[in-house]
Amino acid sequence: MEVTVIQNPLERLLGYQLRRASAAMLADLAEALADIGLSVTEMSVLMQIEANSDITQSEIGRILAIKRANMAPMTASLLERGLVAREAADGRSQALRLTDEGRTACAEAGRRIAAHEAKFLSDLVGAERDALIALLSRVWSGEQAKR
Amino acid sequence: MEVTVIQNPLERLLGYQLRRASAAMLADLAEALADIGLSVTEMSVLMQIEANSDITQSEIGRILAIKRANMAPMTASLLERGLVAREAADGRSQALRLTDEGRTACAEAGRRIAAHEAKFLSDLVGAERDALIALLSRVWSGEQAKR
DNA sequence: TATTGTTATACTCTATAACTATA
DNA sequence: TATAGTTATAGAGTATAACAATA
Repeated sequence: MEVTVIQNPLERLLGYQLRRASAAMLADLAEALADIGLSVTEMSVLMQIEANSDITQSEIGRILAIKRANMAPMTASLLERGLVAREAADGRSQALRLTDEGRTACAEAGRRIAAHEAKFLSDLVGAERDALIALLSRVWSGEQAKR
Repeated sequence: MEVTVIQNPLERLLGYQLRRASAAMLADLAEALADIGLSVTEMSVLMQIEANSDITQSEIGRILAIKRANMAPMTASLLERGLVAREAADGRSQALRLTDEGRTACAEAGRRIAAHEAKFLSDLVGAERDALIALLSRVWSGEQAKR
């Protein structure tokens, strides 16, 4: 009897493993945030504002690698939904802050993120987890150096 | 003097590190393959055919998590460009094989991938590299179990 | 002049739905 | 009926270019 075993030549590549692992976590997180009406990117933006009050949308874009042009409609949507407020700062800059509603959404998102992360890290001990994250950080250290 | 240190609260999350590391490698690989006219996805498909002659496009889609509907135009393009040939197999299935030109492109892509991977893995010793890839594989083991 | 924010637009990926052909 | 392949299409996400407002 003849058996053809299908093998995937990409499996030993770091880039491939990163892509698949990243996509799997992204899909799970998107699902976890869906019913509070936040996309993963929107949640990321809210968390930047929470941690850095009065940050500008351009700065958030630089941190998260989102182009200025793409930050505009996202910021507009968060303002319109009452999650974020802004006021004039320097030049054309607008300082962003969370509203009470934004803080509430952020807190709920934080709990869901913690559960989501725990699900994927459950069989790693703390040291392995830290080592993995440190290794990943080195993978894109070139990007980080640009800032 | 007042200094505001901007900090990124996402930095300690596995999901975030995966996304950034994956995006960095993907962009680098896309650039490395650009002048041989292959996208990263096209290269991935060619390598599946090289490693598994007479595979069908549906099977490739299952391995790489590409929907059948999205495999169709990609296969058509690879056929049209003379990189892949096909012949009727079972039912509506079409067995795919690399042409000589496809094999040549695949070999060149393989060399570029090796250089690209080495660039990102250069400061990891072999054991670290293997451990990292094994850890990543566990991150999306849920997806793999579905196959 | 350099930076911020905005608009328009295009391209790639990805997703669903509907259809045909074959076992 | 289940599977393979195709087509059309819609939605993200991301890219560039051009413009106005401000230091």
